[in-house]
Parts: sequence; C-alpha cells; structure tokens
Amino acid sequence: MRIVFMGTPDFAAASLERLIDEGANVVGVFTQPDKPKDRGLKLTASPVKEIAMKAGIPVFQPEKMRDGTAVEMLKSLNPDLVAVVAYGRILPDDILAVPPKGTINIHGSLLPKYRGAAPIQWAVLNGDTLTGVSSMYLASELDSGDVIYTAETEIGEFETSGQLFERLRELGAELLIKTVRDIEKGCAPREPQDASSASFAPPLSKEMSPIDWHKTPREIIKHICGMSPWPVATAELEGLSFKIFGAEYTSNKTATPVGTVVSADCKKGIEVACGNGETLLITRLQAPGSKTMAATDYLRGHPMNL
RNA sequence: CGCGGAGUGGAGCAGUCUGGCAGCUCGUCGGGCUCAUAACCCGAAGGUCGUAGGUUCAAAUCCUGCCUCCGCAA
Repeated sequence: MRIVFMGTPDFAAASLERLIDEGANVVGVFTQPDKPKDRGLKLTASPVKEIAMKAGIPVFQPEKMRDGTAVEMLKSLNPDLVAVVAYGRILPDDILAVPPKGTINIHGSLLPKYRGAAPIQWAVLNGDTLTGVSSMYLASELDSGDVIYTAETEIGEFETSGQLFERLRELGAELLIKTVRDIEKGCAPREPQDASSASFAPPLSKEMSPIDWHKTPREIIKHICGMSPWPVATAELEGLSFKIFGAEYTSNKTATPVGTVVSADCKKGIEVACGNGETLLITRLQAPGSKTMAATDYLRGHPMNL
C-alpha cells in the first residue's frame, strides 16, 4: 500500500518515524516549507523533514494547497492512503479525493471533544483527568470526520502540556500504525462523530498568559501546566514580571489580597494569595532575561523583602 | 549581519561604570546547643572570575578575537 505522509512538528515526526520502522511503504512526505527560526533567524527544516530525508523519502513543501501544484504533486505519487498528523494546513477537497483508501488523521483528543489546533493544551487547561488520541477520516469540516479508533490516557495532576504532548505523540504513533494496518486489511471501523457534543480547542495566545489570581489554586495550577511550554503563564510579583513554570498546593489560608506575595522563603518558594483565601506555592519560574530555575534558587540571589 | 541579556567555589547572585586583599544568600563537611528542627551558635573545605591575547606597577573590572548559554521574535 502506497502511503503519503503529511506532517510538520515533533508530534508528527514520531508518527512518521514509527511508520518507517514498521516497514510501511511511505512514498512521499509533505511538510511545511522551511522557516526562519531561533536566534539569527536561521532557515530551519521541520522535524518531519529531518526524518524523511534521513530515510531517503522524497519531501514536498508546497507553499499553497489550493493553487493546483500540491494536488499535482500528490497525484504523481499515486498514493493509496494519505496519513496526516499535525500538518498545519487545511486540506481542500480535491486533495482529500486523491487517495482511494482515504485520508486519515491523528488528533490529540478524544473526538468529538476538542476539535481544532490545541486539543492537548485545552484538556490540561480545563483540568480534565482523562484524554487521549483519535484516528479518523478527514472530512471537509475541521476535525469532524468519522472516527476509526481512539486510545485513552489519564492526565497527571501536575502534568504540563509539553509532557502530555510527548506521551500522546507515542500513543498517536501507535494508533496510526494500528489504523493503517486495519485499513489495509479492510477491517477498520468508522463511527460518525456526535456533533452535538463537539467542542473546539482554538490555538493558545500570549494574551492568555497572565495568571488570574482570583481563581482557585487548582485552576491556577492547571493554567500554569496547560500554558507550558508555550505561551507560558506569567505573573507580576513585587513589581517584577515572571514566567511561571511550576507550582504546588499549600494548606495555608491568608487574608492577604489576591495576587500578592504571602511569603518568600528560600527554602520553599514564593507563596501567593489566590481566590477563597487559599495560597499557592510557586516552585519554578523565570525572571526577565534569565533562565528558568527553581523558585528557591531565585530567592537566594534575589531575596524578596516583604 | 533581525533585536537583546548572561558566563564569578556545588546552586542563585553582587562586585565591572570609577582597575587596588574574592563578597552575599544557600548548600557541603566538622563541632556545639536542643525533647526536637528545612531552627540557632562556632569552625572548615571549595575559585586559573568562560577562553585566547593586549594595555598597566597592578585586571573579575579597560581593549580585541573566539567559545558557550539564555530572552524576544517566529
């Protein structure tokens, strides 16, 4: 079975790598064009492109999906099946129509929950304890296609989006293999989504960064975890702006106004007043122009006089 | 040449502008005190100040090259 893979970031690279390891016949790879990145704005190839080139698979990086060139590239590969994982583009119908066995996709949620670009982050932000990955057939409407398989996993109380990403990436790769195999055997199920219970997970943005200290400690911890590693929770403390990477619960109560520092002990961390008179202990942070470090380390070099 | 910050005992920082004994908060090790401690007291070890060169009586500090790390931006 001739397979064309489409994907861009790490999340997708794991799936491609797995397909190759399993001996699948990947005849071509589509990925986003190289983009200027990092210090110096160096032109950088996507993780998927790296994997594809290492495996000697032809790479295609069309700028546009709708000007006809992309569909011609795809047709020339004569694929039976197209597998899409975090490609970063909406595929038009003429592309979806090319492979006779369909175009499938791995999505980082239990569909129909969290359709859209940031399903993993929203599962963490909302404080969900269960999530997973789904494989589905692509339809014209975003993430609305028939579901093939799902795999569940629990979300840890202090698990960040980044950590969950890494786990779902492996789960997703596993699910892709299973899905591809069963499609080839002709025994893959397909179950239409219940559109009435669908929800949407839009991309995160920096505007969401500031911590709302009126919230409960758990909501704030989920905000910190969900926003990590990007765009990262932020807070103004003692007149300085910090990125906040980690926090723990306390059993303390306080009458201090929300959002202000209750204690700053270089053996513990920075304790901040939250909603309901409860407090939260910040344990990992980053000061402007500095690297991220334990709050205890920060306090040794920058004591807070309250 | 996209913009910017930083390299100082094990950790986090000050000191650099204005050159003159290596400093602070911790950690570690030893001792003391205490029913007790992430408490307190006494003592100790641990640094070629990122690297190469230059200026100087004298360089962490001033000048030049190089290396490394980080933030913004994507």
